[in-house]
Amino acid sequence: MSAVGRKVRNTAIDYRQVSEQWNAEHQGQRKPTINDVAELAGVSKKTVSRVINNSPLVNEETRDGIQTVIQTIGYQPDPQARGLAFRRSFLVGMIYDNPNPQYVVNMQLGILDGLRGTAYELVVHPCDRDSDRFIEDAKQFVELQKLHGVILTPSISEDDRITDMLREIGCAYVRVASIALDMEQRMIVTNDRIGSRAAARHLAELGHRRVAFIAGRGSFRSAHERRSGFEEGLAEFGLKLSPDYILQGNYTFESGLEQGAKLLALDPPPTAVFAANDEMAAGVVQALRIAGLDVPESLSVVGFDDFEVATRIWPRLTTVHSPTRDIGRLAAERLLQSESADSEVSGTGQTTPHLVERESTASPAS
Amino acid sequence: MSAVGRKVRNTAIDYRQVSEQWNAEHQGQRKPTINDVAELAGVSKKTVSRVINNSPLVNEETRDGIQTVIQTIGYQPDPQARGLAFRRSFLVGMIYDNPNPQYVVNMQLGILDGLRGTAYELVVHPCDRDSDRFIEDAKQFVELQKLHGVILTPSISEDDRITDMLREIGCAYVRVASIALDMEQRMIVTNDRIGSRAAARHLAELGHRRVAFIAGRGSFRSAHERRSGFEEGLAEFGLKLSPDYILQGNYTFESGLEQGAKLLALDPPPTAVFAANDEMAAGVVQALRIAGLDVPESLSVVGFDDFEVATRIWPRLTTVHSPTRDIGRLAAERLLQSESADSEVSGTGQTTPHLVERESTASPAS
DNA sequence: CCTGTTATTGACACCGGTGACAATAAGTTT
DNA sequence: AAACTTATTGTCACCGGTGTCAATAACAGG
Repeated sequence: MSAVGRKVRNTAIDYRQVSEQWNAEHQGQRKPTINDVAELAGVSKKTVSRVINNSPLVNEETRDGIQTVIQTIGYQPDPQARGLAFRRSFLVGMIYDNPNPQYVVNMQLGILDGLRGTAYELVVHPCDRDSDRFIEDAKQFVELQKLHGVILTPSISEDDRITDMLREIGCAYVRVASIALDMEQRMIVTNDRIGSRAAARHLAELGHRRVAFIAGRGSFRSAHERRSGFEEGLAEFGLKLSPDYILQGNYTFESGLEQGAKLLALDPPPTAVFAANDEMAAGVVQALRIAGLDVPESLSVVGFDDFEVATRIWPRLTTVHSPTRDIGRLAAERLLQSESADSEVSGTGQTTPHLVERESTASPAS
Repeated sequence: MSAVGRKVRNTAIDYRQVSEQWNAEHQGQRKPTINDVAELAGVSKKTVSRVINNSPLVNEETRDGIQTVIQTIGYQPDPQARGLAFRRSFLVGMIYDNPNPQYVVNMQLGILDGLRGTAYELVVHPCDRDSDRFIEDAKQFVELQKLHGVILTPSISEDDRITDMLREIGCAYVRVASIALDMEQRMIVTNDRIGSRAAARHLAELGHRRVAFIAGRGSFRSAHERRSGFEEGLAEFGLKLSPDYILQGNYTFESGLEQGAKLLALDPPPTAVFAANDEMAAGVVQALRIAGLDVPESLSVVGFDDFEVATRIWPRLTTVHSPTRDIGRLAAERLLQSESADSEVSGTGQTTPHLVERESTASPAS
């Protein structure tokens, strides 16, 4: 290994030393760029670019040297410049319309969990599904920011208009929903049905026979899933949900309050009720409270979601816990997967909720 | 006005027609760039750039023509390219550690309100103030994304380490806090003190004389403000907060539960209590409920924040409402102001909370 | 030794904008 | 009329990366 060959790289470069000298000279005056790295390593910027992008077309020694320089001077590629060249950004969007703050925040935290350690950042984009410009708005947002991809959460994730638009402009996406609405690599399924089944079993096992259900907003997939799951669970015990005992709510606390009041007027009254979410369950509890009745003595109440409200009211709600944060993480991971070479989607893309027993349920007084 | 002059612009260009033809030819195949606009308008891209950036150095007719082209072909400057040239991005960061989902979401909505119609987008960055890497993390985030600016909310907004870091790297910021901690153009003040005063007045006017206070986490500015304001309000009625009646909470529901229990053991018991936030107030209500006592009959309870929990529990909380969303909007507006020429900061930068009376307060029994 | 192949690297243009400064034309001054 | 201003516009390099394709060297085969 002669060190004199014309085109032979000077194998004697001490990358670390060279880089440390650079550090000393520039004392963090400016962030190093790819050009600095190239110069220090004695290669072209294109080669550095190859290293950054894990190209296999780089000699191992060269790669090591460049990596040493990168480490030492603390070089980080500029996402903006990279994005400009790639014609896309390193931003992930979360487009949502779910009004529940806890859901939103947990989902954000989960997505950020999934993004941690990557070059991606999260841009949030709440929207109003009822607005006639919302598709246009979203398109504008995605195109202008050249988003790497977006994560859609209920209920907007159930709207094909938005996914059609995204496919049309070639933007990757992952939908979070209670049933599989799309190809596997584009879905994270929350399996509300299984959770609701557990709620039904719990009530049946406590001995309830006259059981009511307060449905969620009909236009939401989860409303159907939660109802179906509940009916399935009851069926396992030979119980049927009588039509009289099915009340229509819309997922709000107020609707729970209303339907809770109606519940009390039923004859014979149910001994238990499953509300399709905690907000409505809390409404039912408050309705009883206003009527001077106690939960669970007069009525057992089960919710769904296990949001904060479930533990803030008294009695605390027995409810179905859904791992929102994990769901967010899975969604982000799946979104980033779509770019990596592993054509196979890893992980199940399914999450399973579970029942949390608290004080709002008990055996019927009989 | 000869149309033959050598360097005279062809005044006969019909910008609209030319642009519509472009539209027809390209049928949305790709987004138009500044080069397209320049070509269609028959000017250099630099001149288009001037129009985009509202430079006064452009002839009015030229500007109109370019604007027509821009309108017609729907050109929008690429934020990434612009950012690269400007050495900064069109992203605003929200750095926060407040764990309350409703606060976070409302703040985000408010910031987005303030950003609407601008080229800016919001990137969220929750963090852990106790982590020893959190400053470093934040710095990394801000520098890598070259953020236009960041909005800091409590309690992290009270931490000078982060603002020092931001000033050092030359990043604009706006702090949201309960008192003025910084220069006017960098502050939005929430005036918790005034809100707490209102809470005190309310209780005093109802006839309460033995009044207790559950303090928030001592390291939060708001905890001091809320306490001081409350004491000031009481003082207006010649009342003093006895040391025995000051209990130390930490803003969590659990601490409210604990301190609520302690409250009951006081002799003589207070007839009313002001908890420094709704979570603790809800805890107090639950503590009474567990002890078999009624609110407000046994004890009037006032909270602070007017988050959802205030209306989900029974009785619903009398509390102090803070306009979180407006605060977010103001913060965003102030952040963007700092760049515009108007050296004077407009708007007050102050928001005032107000009392919302509900069922958790009443005159004392006696 | 000549030629084809593979491995590695670099040159150069380009992504879509902006900054610095020069160039041009028209109007003003002397 | 020459020289100076002012208003307006363009040229060219650059921001910090990547894509395309050519160049080079080392190696294998004939």
